[in-house]
Amino acid sequence: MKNLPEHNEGSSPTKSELEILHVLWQYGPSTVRTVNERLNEQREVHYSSTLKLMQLMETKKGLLQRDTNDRSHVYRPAENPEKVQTQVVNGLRDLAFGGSTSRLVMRALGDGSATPEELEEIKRLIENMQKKG
Amino acid sequence: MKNLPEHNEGSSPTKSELEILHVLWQYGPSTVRTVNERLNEQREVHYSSTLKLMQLMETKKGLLQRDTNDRSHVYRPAENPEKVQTQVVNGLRDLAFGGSTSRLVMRALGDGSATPEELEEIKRLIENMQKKG
DNA sequence: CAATGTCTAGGAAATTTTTCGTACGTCAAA
DNA sequence: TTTGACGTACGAAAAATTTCCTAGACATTG
Repeated sequence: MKNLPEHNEGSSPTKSELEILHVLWQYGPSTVRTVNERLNEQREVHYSSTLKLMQLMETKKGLLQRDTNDRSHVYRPAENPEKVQTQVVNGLRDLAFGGSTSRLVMRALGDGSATPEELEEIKRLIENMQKKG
Repeated sequence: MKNLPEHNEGSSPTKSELEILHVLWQYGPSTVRTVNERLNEQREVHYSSTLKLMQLMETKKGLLQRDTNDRSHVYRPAENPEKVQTQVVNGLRDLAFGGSTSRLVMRALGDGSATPEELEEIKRLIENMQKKG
């Protein structure tokens, strides 16, 4: 006998959920329609698919909250971006890099897709962290 | 009508696939039994589950290759770690950080889980990249 | 009012990912 | 030669994720 399927209350967002969160992080609290329009700039998704996903993220996963005052509900992330982003990055770090932050970061930087400005920004961040130690 | 289901030849490895790849990256070419033992240090998985996954990774995804000379086949990653790791990191970067490497890296470093040695290592990497332009 | 458009809600199905049972072959020890 | 350990192959099913269809509520327009 298997365990009952659990509702992933505290678990990491899925791929599609991350897409949605990313839109909300960018544009702030939004209606389903707005989110769906942003998603459709990338790929085709039906309105009801986005709606369903956002509803699940609200009721089952606790990833979103919504304001139901207006007829079209306004959704916002339940957690701040920092927490969720840290969670997913650390998830990948543990999964694919044996827990090593530096190996993950080196891979992120290693393919040369970071701009000079980004490199400088990261260097400053590191130097700040080193000062505070 | 939907498109036919595709076999994700070039797509990113899934969670479980990454676990397996990580074992192979760590220990080098291994039999299913060995990989399964490593996985079971983390969580319970049946031998046949691991076998099935590794078979799919070989035949359908091209993620692994195997040597069938011995009765117990020896699997190894088809691509070098660099390529796959870059792929998954960039995937997360695009998905959750709007394509910004620096924001991803800052999140990875931001929770303080990197050691001083790691910070120093990353800083040197950046400085090297800056020299070479 | 009727037609039209927008919205939520919910069910169901399609798809992907993961897990496992079982058949069957090989090999070595008893 | 029988038994048991160990191996692959493969089908099927469970679980997780994603997608979409449709009903019904509500508002706006003609």
